[in-house]
Amino acid sequence: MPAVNHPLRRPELVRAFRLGEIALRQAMGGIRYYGRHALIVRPGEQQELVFRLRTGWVGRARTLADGRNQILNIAIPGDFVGLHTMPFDRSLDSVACLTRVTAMVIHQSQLWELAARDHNVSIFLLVGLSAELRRQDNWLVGLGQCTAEERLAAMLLDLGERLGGRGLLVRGAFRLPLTQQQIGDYIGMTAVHINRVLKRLSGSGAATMRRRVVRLHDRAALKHIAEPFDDLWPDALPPYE
Amino acid sequence: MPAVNHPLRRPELVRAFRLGEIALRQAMGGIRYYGRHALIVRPGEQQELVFRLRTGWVGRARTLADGRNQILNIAIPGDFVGLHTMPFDRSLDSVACLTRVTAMVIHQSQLWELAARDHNVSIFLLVGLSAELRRQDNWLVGLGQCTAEERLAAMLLDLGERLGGRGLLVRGAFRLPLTQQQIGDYIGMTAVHINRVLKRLSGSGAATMRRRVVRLHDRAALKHIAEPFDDLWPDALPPYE
DNA sequence: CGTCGGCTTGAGGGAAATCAAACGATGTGG
DNA sequence: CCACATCGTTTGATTTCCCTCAAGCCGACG
Repeated sequence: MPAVNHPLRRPELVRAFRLGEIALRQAMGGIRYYGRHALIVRPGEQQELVFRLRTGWVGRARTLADGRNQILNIAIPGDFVGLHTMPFDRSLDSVACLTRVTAMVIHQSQLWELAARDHNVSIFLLVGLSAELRRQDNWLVGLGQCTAEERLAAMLLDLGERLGGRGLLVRGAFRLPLTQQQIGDYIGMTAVHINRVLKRLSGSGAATMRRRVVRLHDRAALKHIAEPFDDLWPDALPPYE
Repeated sequence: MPAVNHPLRRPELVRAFRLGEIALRQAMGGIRYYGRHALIVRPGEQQELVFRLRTGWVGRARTLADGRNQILNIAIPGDFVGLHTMPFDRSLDSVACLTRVTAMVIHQSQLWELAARDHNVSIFLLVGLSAELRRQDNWLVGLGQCTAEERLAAMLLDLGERLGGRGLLVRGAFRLPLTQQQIGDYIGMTAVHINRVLKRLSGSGAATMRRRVVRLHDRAALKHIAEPFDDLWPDALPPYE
């Protein structure tokens, strides 16, 4: 159903994107299973596979020589992992499983061939990369300009939206498989400070997180905190299925 | 000449990338001229054109409702502008000229058609988007983890490298058409603090900036400051011509 | 020559980091 | 099943980096 306010530009583009997704899905033969904390891409190494998550979460990160760590992306079921590394000789990122994971995989070489044969797949890849770029730009705004509260609220909202779009929210709640340290690595602050901000958020009744379970009690309040940063997200990805 | 340590994965990919670049260059018919401060893309509007800069610099930015501003990208001659917006209905970014600009342009619809006809062009776009994503990831690490000095040093080095690669460095010096306020908007700090850090950098003899002219006196020192952040950049873009 | 935008410099304050310690949960081996 | 070790969370005290506010300065330009 070609939605009225679809974020994609033209109807034929929407169509090609969908067809490309289907073709790609059919080409992704293998399923792989990984344990929690499994490292599925090592920095500096060649990356042969492109993944699409069926269940479980993974994080993509960079670690600096002195130990500082920045999580660049959190992928949830439905997301692709590794598209942007395809053209390059080796990955700069590390990718680790945050939970047990099952993923469809395809070899990069196969994916290139498929894209050469089927232009819809190329379009799918172009759209996917553009959307990911837009997401990263959004986070750049957050890290560059926003306060701790704004960033945390925006992160919770963003995850809520994405999970909701895939039917993975249970009455505004979801399991967030990240330590507070990792949340800090994602939004650029200390674990200690994450903890304090989290407490402020729950104090105001906007959202709580206990035992790794996030509850979005008052999304309007969260949006108000994350404002005006929050306008940026709505488009994000076009629906995947 | 397929370099030994080319950042691109396979020789045939390098070849397709180059052919795609040539095809695209030939298809970019029109030249446009813009004055300093001209706004060539307005946020929220449809963006019909994709640009490739011949001379001059442009900045891509997001402005929040309360006035905070984040510059997401600084494009120099040779760079493309607007690729990542192609699939979407409208742009979230604003794009403004930092100097007088001359740019080759192509309509997005034409570019889509070209990519459909010539798979090398698709590859060129895929590689370009992937490289840009990698750059944004690098900046995310900087904004999330690095100190003011590290970020500023990294920015100067990055610009130096990119300009050098295009023959736009004059003995380690270049004109940087940004106010200190804008530098701050780019690397996420106040103009006042930019000024102080700049002074520290020139005090240590690493680099100076006077009257908008940046001189990279001691790149080793800059690299040392920007370390280990700085390892991330070398790949960046494959050479454009 | 005066005005204006941008740069420079100082003083003070605030957000988040750091350091440190206690507490709680989860899991393991005896 | 308890004892203990480990990892993560929570809380407090202190420090630091960077922001804010404010004023003076300098160069560009009308």
